Amino acid sequence: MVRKKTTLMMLKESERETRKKLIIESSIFLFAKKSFDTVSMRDIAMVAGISPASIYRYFEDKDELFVEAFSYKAEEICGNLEKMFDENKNMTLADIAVNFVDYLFEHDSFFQMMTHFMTSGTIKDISLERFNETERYLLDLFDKYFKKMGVTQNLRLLSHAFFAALNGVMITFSRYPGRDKEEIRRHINRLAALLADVFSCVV
Amino acid sequence: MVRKKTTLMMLKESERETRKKLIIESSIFLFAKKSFDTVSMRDIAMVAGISPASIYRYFEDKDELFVEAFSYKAEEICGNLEKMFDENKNMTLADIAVNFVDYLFEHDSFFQMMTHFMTSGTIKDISLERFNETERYLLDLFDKYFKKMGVTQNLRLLSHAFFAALNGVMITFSRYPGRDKEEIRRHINRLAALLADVFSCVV
DNA sequence: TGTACATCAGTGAACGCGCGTTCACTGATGTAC
DNA sequence: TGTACATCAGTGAACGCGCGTTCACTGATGTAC
Repeated sequence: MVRKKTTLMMLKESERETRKKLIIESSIFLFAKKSFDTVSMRDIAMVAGISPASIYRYFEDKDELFVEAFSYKAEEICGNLEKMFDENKNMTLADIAVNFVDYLFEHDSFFQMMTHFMTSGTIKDISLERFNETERYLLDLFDKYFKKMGVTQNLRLLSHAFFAALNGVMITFSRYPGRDKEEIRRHINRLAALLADVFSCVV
Repeated sequence: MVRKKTTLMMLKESERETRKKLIIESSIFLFAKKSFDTVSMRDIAMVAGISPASIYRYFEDKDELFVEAFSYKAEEICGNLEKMFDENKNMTLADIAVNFVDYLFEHDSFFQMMTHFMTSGTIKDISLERFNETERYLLDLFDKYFKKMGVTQNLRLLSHAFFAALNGVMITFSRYPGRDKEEIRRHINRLAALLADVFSCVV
């Protein structure tokens, strides 16, 4: 009896999780193309195929949904990046850089959401803390690489600079008008490789 | 007679220009702190001390006002940067980098507006063209410097990378939470200097 | 097994608001004779 | 110089809309006896 009850409850719980994921994934789909302010709850509901009111059964408000969506995507992205870096033990810095920007370029929802955190100026401190966790995670990845290369001085500062530089390439050129996607990808990759070359001088 | 008429017309014209500047400067004041979507025409009117309807005597719509405001600020910023670079003939790359980010940091309306162009995704092509002009102008400044330093290969690519890297530093760290303005400035300057050091290797 | 009641996810419709923008008007200034 | 008319910058109030969010309800499912 108790067993059955638990099973049912677990079923319900997993159904609930599935619905929640559906909403999150719908919002990520939209946040990839448009900014936080230009994506509406009605848009998200429509993509998810539910009513706007339903979203509020799962999330407090739009802000919370955004943060949850970011965290969800961040976990996936960070995990994959770490795996990518770990699996190829003898990657050059250029490999790292190009893989990093290329992966972000391909999964542009994550990057778009990240820039919202960095530029909005109207985000609650608690949400920013969640974002910073992710940022620190990515910086740690770079730290790990530079350490392996024997860097001892200014390790974190170097990671900051490298991370920021790659971000800058993404932001400055990933929406360059009048070029098609493949041209942009090539340009971004070339710039990432160049940055890595330049950084290799001091490593 | 004709002379007097012309004078009066010129007076009127200059009054009109003054009002227009007032509106532009009010909008710049607001766009410095908040994003395009979160600044309203009523906000701008209030700062300018006029009625919202008046803005439409000077600008077609909010988009046009934004582009005009950006161009206005861009002219000032670019002019000053060029002068700064030209007046100090023997600046190191680190001087250039630090002055660049520090100046942008101090005039953050320009940078905030620039990132809107780079990240929004909902801007008309004609407006983007205006923005690109400014971007090219800044890239030309870096080109000039690298050329002077004897770079011949991949000149434009190097400028792209350097410009993007400095942008990245600004975007990634200029709104870092929990640090005061001076701490942020110091961090940004240090990163800019580090990037310059790194780039100096290949120059 | 059948019946009466409880729960709760889902939702259509509405609320209240602030937005970009327009309209119809005012009143100061300029022009003509 | 005085008067009648034209111009036009400026604006308060309104329009229509879409937003985030809430409410009151439905109807499917679970529970108790």
